[in-house]
Amino acid sequence: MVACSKCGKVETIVKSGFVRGKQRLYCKECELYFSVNPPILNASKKHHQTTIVDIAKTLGISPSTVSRALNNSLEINENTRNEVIRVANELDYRPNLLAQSLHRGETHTIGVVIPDIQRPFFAGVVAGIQKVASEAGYRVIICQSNESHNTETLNVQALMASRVDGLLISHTKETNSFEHIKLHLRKGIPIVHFDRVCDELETAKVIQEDFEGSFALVEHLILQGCRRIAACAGPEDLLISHKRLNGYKAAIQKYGLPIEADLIFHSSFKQEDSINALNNWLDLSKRPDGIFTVHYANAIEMIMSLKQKGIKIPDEIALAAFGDDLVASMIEPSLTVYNQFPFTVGQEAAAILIDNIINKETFMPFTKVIKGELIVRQSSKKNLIA
Amino acid sequence: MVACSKCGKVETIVKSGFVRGKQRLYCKECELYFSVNPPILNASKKHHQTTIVDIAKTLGISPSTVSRALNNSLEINENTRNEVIRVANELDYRPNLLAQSLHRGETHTIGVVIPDIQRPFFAGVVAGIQKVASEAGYRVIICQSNESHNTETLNVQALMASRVDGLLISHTKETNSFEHIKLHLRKGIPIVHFDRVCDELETAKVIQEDFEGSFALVEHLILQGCRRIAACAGPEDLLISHKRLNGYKAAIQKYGLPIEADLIFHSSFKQEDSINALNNWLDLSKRPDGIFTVHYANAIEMIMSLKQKGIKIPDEIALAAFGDDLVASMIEPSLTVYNQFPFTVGQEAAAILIDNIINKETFMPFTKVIKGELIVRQSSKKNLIA
DNA sequence: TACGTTTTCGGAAACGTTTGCGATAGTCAA
DNA sequence: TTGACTATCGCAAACGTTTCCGAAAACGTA
Repeated sequence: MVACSKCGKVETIVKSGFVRGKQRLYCKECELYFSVNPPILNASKKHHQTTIVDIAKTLGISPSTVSRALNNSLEINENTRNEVIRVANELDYRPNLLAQSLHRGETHTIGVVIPDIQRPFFAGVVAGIQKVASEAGYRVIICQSNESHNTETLNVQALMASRVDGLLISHTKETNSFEHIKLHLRKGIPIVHFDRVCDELETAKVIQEDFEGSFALVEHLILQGCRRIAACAGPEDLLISHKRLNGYKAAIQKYGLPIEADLIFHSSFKQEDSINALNNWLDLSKRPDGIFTVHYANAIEMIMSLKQKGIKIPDEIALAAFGDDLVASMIEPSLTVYNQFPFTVGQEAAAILIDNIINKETFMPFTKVIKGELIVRQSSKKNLIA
Repeated sequence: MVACSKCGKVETIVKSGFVRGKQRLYCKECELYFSVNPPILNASKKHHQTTIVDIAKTLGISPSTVSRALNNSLEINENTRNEVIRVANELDYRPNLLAQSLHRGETHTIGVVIPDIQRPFFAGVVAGIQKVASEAGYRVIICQSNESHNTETLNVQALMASRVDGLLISHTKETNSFEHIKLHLRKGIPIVHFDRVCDELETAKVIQEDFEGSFALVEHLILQGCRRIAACAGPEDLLISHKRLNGYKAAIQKYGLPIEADLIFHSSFKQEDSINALNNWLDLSKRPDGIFTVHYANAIEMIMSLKQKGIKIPDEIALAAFGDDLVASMIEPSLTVYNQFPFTVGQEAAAILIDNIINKETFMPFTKVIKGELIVRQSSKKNLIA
């Protein structure tokens, strides 16, 4: 039935097992194994991106010459270079970055892992990163961890598998082990932390003045006349949460006020949390007269709730929060905040990472602090002192 | 001085030019060209990511066997497979996606080009895209065009050079030629448009109900009693700008009201623009009693300005705008909007693109319309009718 | 003219992976 | 025991690019 692909005889053929679902045959005379190919569908390289070999073939030269022509090599004749460039344009040649990266061992790509792109702070950071990166000729891959440690780990693995040249990361609120980072750090991958950093890793970091900013906000509240200031802190695992809370405590103590456990609440950045905290405070026999939150969104939610309850801001309760945003200035009363300049954070982080990538051997990790700015708005401006 | 690397003689050596900065030599006897190598710095592959070859060497087997073991091939012994997996874990092997992609001709990556990640609408779209993409095993590369046609073109080129499997794009406000897209479309790259689409290209599209939404907003204003409604449209080149303006006109005409050129203004999404437009309208002998804007941000700016001027909203002038956001609900008075559900737009666009990638031959372009939702708030709720 | 020198180009290896094909040792039934 | 068949593995090519090395041709000078 089937003829040998070499001698053409039929009687010498015996079956010889199955390979990948195809019947394999053996010609006893030729001692040749073969299998029947499905009708050769002449693929003819449909929609084939033109490669350096295509150019070489049409010009009758070798691929290495084409490569030299396109890479400003010195060892090439001007005429052939021009010819190559002409044909390259004609065939709309685009170098395959995959092949280039594979060969060079670098991708000119940096990976970014953030909790949530929809938060204006991170969106601003990303915009800053992309500006600096693209100016330096780097591409950017962004991953969202959605505040999940597991997703963060998967993100980092995926980025490393893509062989990014470096990594920018701001951890999730639940990240409290850092093996997934250490692993790659040991392999020498440049990593830069920003915002939600990790103190136990020897990486470069870009942070805000978490302590100083919170201190400034709370001090401002005190100077406006507040004497019982409640604090809505972030998740317990988060370093910046502690730093900001410490700023709060330091300001309280500086003015000889008591630190009351009742007035400190750890939220997980969810809306219910802040509303619950607020209600608890309002139920106290002695209500607070000021509220500080480590995340502006919580303060916004509280303002909405306070307005519904008919509690006057800032007269009965004043508010101040960490982080600026459009809503903070739009809401009535507008919210006093400490602006973190997210775009600058992104720019600095990207610049440091690229420096780390380029000078991999000599780079020494350090921490860059981005100065913020206290923006006083209506939510804290008590007329008695102003 | 220098001995031939083959026969070892010195007297037969002559210089033979320079090659890449190194002296090249020629041994007349051996007829051998060679150059003196710099002292072999035993690089020893520092920080070397373990490859499939490393695993093969430590086990004394071939790389192909390792590959089969790691890829659930059937033609492999269970014992060797387990051995391979054990060593792979021991050496912390991670497959090099670059090499895989180069071989397979697909990267499992999709490119996204948007005007500005800091705009909540696009941030929401991106979040939706990433959700669907990651669930389907695709990575996402995001580029910002910053509303510049040139940057957009560069972005597309960069993504194509990275050999993304498909492209999601929302054009800049100044994009009025589409050669940079057609080029790749002809090569068979799957492309899906969203939001700011292009009618002259045969791609799948995900759009909102631009006409219907605007119609609903304007009709709502009319039903609230407005009779002279001004419109703040977007840039002239933008298709969605026209569609939304047409919705405005249709609603006006349905109720027998006149369309007045004085009341229609094309902004470029800049803040000065909308304030200028507003001032012009206020200077008219007959002021408008309602304002419709195709972008909610313009309406926000106008509300701020109107409040400063002491003009009552909605009694003197009512407002309604396209696109929802947190500020729209926070501002006082809160803004009546048409919500576009950006997250859904992103999800749909990504799903369609991935379908296009997988079923490249059979895929037929179509247009998916994401239904929106009219959200009536204080800026348009006139008590006389409500 | 002749030899040393330079310019320019091609062959082949390498980056890390997958896979078609050939080959071996082992298995099973007659 | 033997011949047919199966299970398992290695070799080598391929993806597209860069680059080392060798070599030929062109050049220059004596």
